[in-house]
Amino acid sequence: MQQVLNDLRWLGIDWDEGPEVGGPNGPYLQSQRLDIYRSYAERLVREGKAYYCFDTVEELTVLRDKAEAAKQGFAYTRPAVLPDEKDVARARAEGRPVAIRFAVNAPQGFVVDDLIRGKVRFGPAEVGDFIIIKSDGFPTYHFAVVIDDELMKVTHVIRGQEHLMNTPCHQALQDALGFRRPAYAHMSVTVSDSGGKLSKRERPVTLRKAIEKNAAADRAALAAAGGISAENLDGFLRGESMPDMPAVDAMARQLGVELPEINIVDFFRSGYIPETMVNFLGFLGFNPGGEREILRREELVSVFDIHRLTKANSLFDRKKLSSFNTEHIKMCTPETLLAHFKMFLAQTGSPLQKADDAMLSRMLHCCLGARTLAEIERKCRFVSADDDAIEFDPSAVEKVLRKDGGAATLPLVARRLGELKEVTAEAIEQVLRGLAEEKQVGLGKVAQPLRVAITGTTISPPIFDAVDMLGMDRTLKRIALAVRRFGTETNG
RNA sequence: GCCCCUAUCGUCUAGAGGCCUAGGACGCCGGGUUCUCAUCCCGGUAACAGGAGUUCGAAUCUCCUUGGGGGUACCA
Repeated sequence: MQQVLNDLRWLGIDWDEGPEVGGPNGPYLQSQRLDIYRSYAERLVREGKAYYCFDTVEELTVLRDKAEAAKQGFAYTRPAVLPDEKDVARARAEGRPVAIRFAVNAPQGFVVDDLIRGKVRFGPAEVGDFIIIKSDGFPTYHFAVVIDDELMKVTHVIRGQEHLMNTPCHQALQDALGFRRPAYAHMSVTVSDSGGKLSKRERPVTLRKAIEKNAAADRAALAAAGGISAENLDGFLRGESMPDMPAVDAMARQLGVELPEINIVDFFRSGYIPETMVNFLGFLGFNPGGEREILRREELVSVFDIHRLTKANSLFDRKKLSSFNTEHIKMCTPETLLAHFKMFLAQTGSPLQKADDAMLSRMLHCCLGARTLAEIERKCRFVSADDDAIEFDPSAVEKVLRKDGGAATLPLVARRLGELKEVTAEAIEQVLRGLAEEKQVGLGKVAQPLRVAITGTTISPPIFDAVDMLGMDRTLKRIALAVRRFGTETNG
């Protein structure tokens, strides 16, 4: 619940009334509305439109199985004589569950007039008497929404297709209570590229597969990372239990596997910006008809039309999502992007948090075209690393510094850079290009060894900016360290 | 089993009987730009699920089949 609220806020979606902001139609939490539901339920019972029932879950299961065996749909059979107060008292004394069931009265069936799908018809036998108050005293979803929609003056109910079949129940209830009927729109479901529907279960399942594949993984360390016991981990691996979200995340990190993003926060942590998510999610199951797809929130709002929601399920395409992110990162104002980046760095605990705004802005500016903020962070992390603790990518060192003899050119590069009076990206560019020309080689022959020396990898922002961001002192220090470490072996 | 929804390139989709030789975007493939990774610029690949109707004419309407999804709860 709290997470949903946080997610909405991150997306920049706010609400006029509801949890946290209050409003004229509260309270907004179902747990605070129990008395309301109960009084309406009692009214229905008094009017003979609902009745108490005492079946156990087991008894109901038997009935359902019987119906299926007979190749029939199941509908609860209403007793010929509705139970009275004495029956309730007796059931309570016997320790039987006491629930309240709504007596559906619709001999001619139901028509749901859906904004997306048109009129959908259901036969009278399709909707049996259903529970409105559970034996624990809480309302079922069906009952609570109907009451809430009426009391909160809801005009449009837009929800997942999985609720289409529930709508006759809701309408029957509205009729019995004398409520008005909101307009309904049942949206298509978003399915995952890994198969079924996009579900929270995908993350733990992916993790389990990763653990199974990686036989060498240290199970004890894994359990410790997730803060769960070895038995719990075993249970999880056997498919008997699911650890909670933080545990799953922690174990994935320990194992070094990437889990598919499902929840909105997952996308935040992966470096997507809210503008992207609003645009992309808005286009899943909706299309304004034009040829433009990259839209700002205000544009999306103005172009939205409930009648243009699509009917068929849509698949969540992460490739397209990341391309949308590239576009939105490019469209952001520098200030907005900086704010997003800082939130991202804080969330992921990046060492780049130490950098000041000017430096971070520069990083963002240099990395326009990146797919995600995570990519930018990775590319620029070298700035915050300790000069003598750079992690060298072995294959980069092997190829650039050793095999191509790059280490041998570093001392000269260092000398020329050291001679610079005024250090700017432009000046650095001049030095390096001049050097390449002098040596009759491509710029790459000079830039790549330098890049590996100061970042440890072959991936970084443009080399001139990279050197400038790092500062000349640290650049020279790193070159010296790299020469000492990788240079002599090449020469001797 | 029963019930409901749904069906255009690999994916998201445009398309409401002739503007369709089916458009766009992402992806993919090829080429160019480039100091790396990206970006960027050119070009290309690729779809109306199948079968019957209706109509002068069908991606568009009807029916059937098949595929996909959902529901079938004292979960939401």
